[in-house]
Amino acid sequence: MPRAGLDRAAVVAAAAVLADEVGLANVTMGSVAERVGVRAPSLYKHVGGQADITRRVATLALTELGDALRDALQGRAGREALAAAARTIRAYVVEHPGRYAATTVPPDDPAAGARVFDSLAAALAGYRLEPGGAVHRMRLLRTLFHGFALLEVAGGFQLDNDVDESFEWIIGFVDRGLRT
Amino acid sequence: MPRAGLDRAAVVAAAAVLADEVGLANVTMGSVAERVGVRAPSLYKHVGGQADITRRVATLALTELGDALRDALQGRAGREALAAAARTIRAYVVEHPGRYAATTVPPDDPAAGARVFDSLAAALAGYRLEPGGAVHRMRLLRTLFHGFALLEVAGGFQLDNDVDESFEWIIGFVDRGLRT
DNA sequence: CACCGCTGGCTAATGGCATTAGCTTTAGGC
DNA sequence: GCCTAAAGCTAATGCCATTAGCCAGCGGTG
Repeated sequence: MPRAGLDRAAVVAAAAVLADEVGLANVTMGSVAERVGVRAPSLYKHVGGQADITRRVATLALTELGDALRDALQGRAGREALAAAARTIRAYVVEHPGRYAATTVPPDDPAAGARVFDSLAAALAGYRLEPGGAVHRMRLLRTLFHGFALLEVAGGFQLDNDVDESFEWIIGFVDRGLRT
Repeated sequence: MPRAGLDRAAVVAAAAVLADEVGLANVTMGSVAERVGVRAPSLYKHVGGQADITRRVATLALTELGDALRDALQGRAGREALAAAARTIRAYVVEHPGRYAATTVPPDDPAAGARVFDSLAAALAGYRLEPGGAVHRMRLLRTLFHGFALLEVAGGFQLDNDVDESFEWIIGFVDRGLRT
């Protein structure tokens, strides 16, 4: 039997792809194993089990999202930065719903989440804001982005034709609120 | 063997209690059956299966939430109504996280969700708003309430001491935005 | 009061899943 | 050219949902 030349990253990557394709709940050890050309028990040589895979997918997602945010926020400030951050997160979640769903569990590496957090903070830096309430503003953003993303991928908006418009409207609403 | 005198509502109610106690994901046919004093296969005489139970718990949750909102909004308008709706939803989710988690699947009875939706619309009725954009405003509220609830029950806010304060701050932010 | 059929309970069986145990073989360092 | 650690395998365990098929209690009818 020829070796598959597998490693931990390959297993996690396969699980992430599968999660996007069939939903995180349908990512089974068997399906991940099949994807990488191996039998299910062999995966335990590389990862701790299903929960471990999910935590690592969460870390992967937060890392990718953090990178995307950093890129998107280059050279932008104020409303431009806010809108760029919002659109980047939304695009990521729509494109990678399974990975993003994994982020509801504590990630393997907390630093990955911290980078996302920092980028969000950077998006707010261009506004002239009183120092108190920074925590509240961050929570407003996280709440909005997280809530919108989950409602959208869950099909929670009935008429889905003008979801784009609602999204841009909400960005405008927040921007106006932050500037007064 | 004495009969348990079970019916559909009793099974769904037991599942809802269990979901709040151990999390929706840990609600198993066996645990529900044990809770009502019966073996697992007997449940199939009353419900269609696990997915059916989840859909019915979703309906139960939306019905309860709709009733709570209707009560809370009696005689309130404007900021008072907005704040009451927000606090009611948050309180419900904190007290019944498992039931609320079930609402991410389409409920058994769509009318239950519609009543929640109508109450939210009523909470906005006291603001003097241009007619266009009603859909966007509703989506803003749903996004915020849903996002905040999920982040809070998932432990997504690190320093959880002043989450109350952030919540009230966000209500104030939205209220201000709606009045301009 | 006896019976009869429906209904709600049961046990047993099936198939999928995650995980563990223990074996075998590969591949690389000496 | 060997020898060990790692990477794969099969087999087995135990939990879960679901289905099949059996049996008993209960409400109604004679």
